[in-house]
Amino acid sequence: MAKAQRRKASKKDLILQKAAAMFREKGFAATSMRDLAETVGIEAASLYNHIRSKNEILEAICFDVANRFNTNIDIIEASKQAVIPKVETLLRFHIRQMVENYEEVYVADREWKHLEEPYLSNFQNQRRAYRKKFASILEEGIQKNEIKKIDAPTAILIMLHAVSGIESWHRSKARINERELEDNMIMIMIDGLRKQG
Amino acid sequence: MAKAQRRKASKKDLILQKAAAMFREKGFAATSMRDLAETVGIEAASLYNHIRSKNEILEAICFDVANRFNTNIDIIEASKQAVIPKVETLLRFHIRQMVENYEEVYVADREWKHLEEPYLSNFQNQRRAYRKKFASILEEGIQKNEIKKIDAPTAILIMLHAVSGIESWHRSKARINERELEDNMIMIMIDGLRKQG
DNA sequence: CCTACCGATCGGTAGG
DNA sequence: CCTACCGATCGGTAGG
Repeated sequence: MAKAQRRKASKKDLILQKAAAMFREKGFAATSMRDLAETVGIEAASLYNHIRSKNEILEAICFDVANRFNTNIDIIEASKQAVIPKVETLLRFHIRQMVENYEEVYVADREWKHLEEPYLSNFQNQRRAYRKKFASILEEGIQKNEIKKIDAPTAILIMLHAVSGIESWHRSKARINERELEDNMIMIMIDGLRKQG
Repeated sequence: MAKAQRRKASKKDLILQKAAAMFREKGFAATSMRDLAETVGIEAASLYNHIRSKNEILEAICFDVANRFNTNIDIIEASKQAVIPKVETLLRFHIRQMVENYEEVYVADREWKHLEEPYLSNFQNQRRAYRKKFASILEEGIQKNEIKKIDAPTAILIMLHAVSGIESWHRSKARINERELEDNMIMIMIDGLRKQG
């Protein structure tokens, strides 16, 4: 619609964006290339001038999200904060990604199992590595007595999945504002970790 | 294999059980009736002597799970416990269902969007009603000063999704035992709610 | 419970 | 970017 497309990637970006919305709503397997084409406003065959296959779309979404989270945790890991602020920063990043980038993040979280090899293994490895980094932050906090004695993998499981529950907030009618949501979540989860509450 | 089938429902039960396992692993849409038939050990056409359609299988799974949770929350609501023990009982029920009844509960939680009307609306209404009951327990706790001032729907969103994260525990290699998992989760989540931690 | 089969739809390609 | 089309696979039925 604008006078000029900033880069020639623009139509492909539109396809990826619409695909993320549809994969989120119906699931990857239940979304057909004809559905997607109609949403984009072209014929199904024309999609293949911009993407190579249905699976390539999923790959683009999943690895784009993974890269963003990986970059972020590396920055936080390297920072000189105490453990609780580190965890808080990490959680706020997760919450904001889920709020602002809802469709993509949700798809990467729930639909990655439809990736094909070698992408599937690659993605799973990145996930595992991410959780390990997160766990080692928590374990540092436990050692330093900043965090109560809990099983770190269990705490991570709770926190990561709790955040992904923002999908229900997104679809809720009478929802509180974003800042309130974030602060409530942080308060509940951080107090669940802290040593003397 | 046993000398007698206790009831004639037995083969249908096998189909439902195998279907739950496959829907969990691959998703509803990506599981074909031929895949399912092979797992059960019969031809695809023979499935239809026991079930009416693919969607009927999903309905059976989803509403079976919903009924169990609804029955439980009604019992807890009617009990005379204080709020924190009520919430703890509720959470322990969720955790145990997720541990012991993994496949079915997971499918009801993640694949219900593939239900068809009128089952889809029915299921969504039951979900909403369940969350409302849970929220009113929390709100009672906030009023009585047993629980800190938080947004109840947000707290519920956190807790319900945290529990559903037990899927990763299930698939984990080096996993802690069930009792430890349950106690860790309860400790983190209940302390996140409690007034002075 | 099986063989044989239906119409519909799928992801994707040829060729322009 | 479209028309025309491919082979494969889908959920499900007929008939025994």
